[in-house]
Amino acid sequence: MANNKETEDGKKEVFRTRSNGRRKIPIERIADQTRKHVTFSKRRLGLFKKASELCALCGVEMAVLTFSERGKLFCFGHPNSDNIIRRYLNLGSFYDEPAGIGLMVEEQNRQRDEIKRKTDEKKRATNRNVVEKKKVGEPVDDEKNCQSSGTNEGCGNWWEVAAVNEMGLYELEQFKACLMELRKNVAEKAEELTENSLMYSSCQAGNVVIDQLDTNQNLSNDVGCNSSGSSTIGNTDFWDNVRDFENPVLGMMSDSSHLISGDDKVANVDVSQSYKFRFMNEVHMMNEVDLESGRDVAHFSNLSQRMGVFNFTVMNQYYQAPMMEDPKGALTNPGVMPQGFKYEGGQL
Amino acid sequence: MANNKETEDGKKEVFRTRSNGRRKIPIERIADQTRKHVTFSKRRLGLFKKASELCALCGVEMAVLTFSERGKLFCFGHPNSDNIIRRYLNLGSFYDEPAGIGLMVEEQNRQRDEIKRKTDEKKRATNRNVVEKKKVGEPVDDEKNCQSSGTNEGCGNWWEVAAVNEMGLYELEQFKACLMELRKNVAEKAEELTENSLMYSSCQAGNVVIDQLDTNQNLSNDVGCNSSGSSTIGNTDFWDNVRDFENPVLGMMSDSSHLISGDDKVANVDVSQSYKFRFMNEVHMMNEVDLESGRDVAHFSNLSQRMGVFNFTVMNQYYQAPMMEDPKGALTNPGVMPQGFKYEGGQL
DNA sequence: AAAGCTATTATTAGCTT
DNA sequence: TAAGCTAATAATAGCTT
Repeated sequence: MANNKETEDGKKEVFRTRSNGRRKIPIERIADQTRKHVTFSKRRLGLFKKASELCALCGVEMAVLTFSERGKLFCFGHPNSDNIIRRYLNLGSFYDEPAGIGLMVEEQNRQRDEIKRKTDEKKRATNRNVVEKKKVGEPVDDEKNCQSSGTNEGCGNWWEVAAVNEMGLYELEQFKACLMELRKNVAEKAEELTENSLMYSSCQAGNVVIDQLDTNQNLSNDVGCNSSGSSTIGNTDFWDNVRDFENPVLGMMSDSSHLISGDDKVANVDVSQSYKFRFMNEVHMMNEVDLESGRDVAHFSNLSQRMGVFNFTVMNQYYQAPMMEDPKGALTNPGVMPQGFKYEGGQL
Repeated sequence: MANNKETEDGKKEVFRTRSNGRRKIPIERIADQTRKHVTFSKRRLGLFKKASELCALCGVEMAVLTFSERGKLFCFGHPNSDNIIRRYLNLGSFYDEPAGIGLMVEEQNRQRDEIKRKTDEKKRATNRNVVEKKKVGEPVDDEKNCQSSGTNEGCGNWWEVAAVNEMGLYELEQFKACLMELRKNVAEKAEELTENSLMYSSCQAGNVVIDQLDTNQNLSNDVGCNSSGSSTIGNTDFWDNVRDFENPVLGMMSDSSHLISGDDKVANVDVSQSYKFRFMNEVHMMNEVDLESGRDVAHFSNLSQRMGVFNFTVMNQYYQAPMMEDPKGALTNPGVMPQGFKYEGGQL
């Protein structure tokens, strides 16, 4: 730079040090690895910038998912990629929906309202029945665990101590109703908080790179992954879709504090051969062998900022654990391990 | 255009008819509806073009999913958006995977190979047992229904006439094994056919618009949606993930010919209140009331070019129907209706 | 609405550091 | 390996049709 300015008197031999400028290239696979990698970096950032501009200018929502040749994922999303994919899948009714099956948005909303009304009705009908005390964990009680947190009416942080895997079907029904209430309140809060927000963040957890762009900020590659906290619900309400699960809620492999904190966390979980795991997160997982115990261990990281349903099948049994958002929009879950899992702590 | 050239002699009053050229605009929500819509159209196309160039130049795979303010979906995908989303979800092990839980690609491939080996072993062990004849549909027979179709070894078009909903668990085990074989052959074919292909197509089915861009062709908005036929399997093999289903395969709501043909189709299906429908397609569905019968009817269109798992829950029963690709890469399915559904024909 | 035009702004290829 | 530079190409805002 200083070099260029000092040589502006016009020496012949420095002529070639000036840039040749952009050149036209054919749109075909770049053979040279280095050149290809540089191009991918530059153009990917350009693409994400254009995507975020389109979101900002036209008020649309979008996700850009890119897998590099080596299988690394880079993605942009507004409000976040999970949300977009959820909407995308909902067009095909990926989630269990009540009667509406891939309806158009307006119709979906109409049906959702009705479902909500029915659910509230049902909940009111059973509202007087207190969930019975069980031996593990503190008892779930309508009053005892209630803490005033924003718009919550009857549900505080009871879910943090709920002994979900000890509940019978009837208790689970109650628990589910409370989760629904929580969800509703959280959804409203989240919608408020993330209105018109475009975030940029970039983080890498193992093989997963998440880029989110905020046009109100300068582009930066090292903004923390969890800085945005944009767990919006959007038009299609995820929690409406998990409302109808029939399988008992038996727990999750991580305690809630990890997910609330908003930082990347790793939980170590024993996994058996018949293990199943499903969700809609960019959660990164790796299978490893614990050298001390010789057992298979799965590492889960980057659990923040996402919501989803975690399903486990262990020894042909089926476990399902809903995640939920706390009033701050962070994620959490009942925090109880399913039987058959050994929770080895949440270091990191 | 001609106008411009003829006025180049420099009349003062035509000066203003020349374009003012591009102007800088602030990156913020465009208030004017018309201007916003035009910008969305132009920039969306520009974005898709950039996305396809990045795919072509760097050999990456990507999907761009955009929801307009009115909830209309526009998407670009290479090789197609389903594939990308599948990979994305697989990073979180959305599908049931054997022991591998969201492993990195190489590890996934290693595990898949082993699973394949085990499956083949198991299939060989039970290969001598012929699926028993049932009363509905033609019997499934190892030899009788075999037709020479490319690399298929033991399986022809038997799946078109298989009375899946009449099978017991044992027969389903056999059927599943045959599907796996078919899948394997199809995967190889599909991989061959779609190597290095970038397609462009745009179609709209109700609320869903699918754009796919082929840089080897001129851009066109009216290329048929099904012209590309790019139902690639890619790195993450979908069929490995549905291999382990425990629920009986009971059928699908559409007959196979619809899906093989490659044209947009509509199937009318009775839906009950406890109906569930899941898949990973851009299938468009609309819920309507049949004026003649007064019953709820779901319209499914744009079923082509995709694969997925269709799940139904009717009256608390659970139905699962795998879709599969025929040797031409088109989609099909066992073509048998689950009990409780009334198939009202496949007009369109 | 949709397509074409063009002066302008925005992106970027190949280079240097 | 990544960041900065710059001439050149590419995209596009506001216009007309």
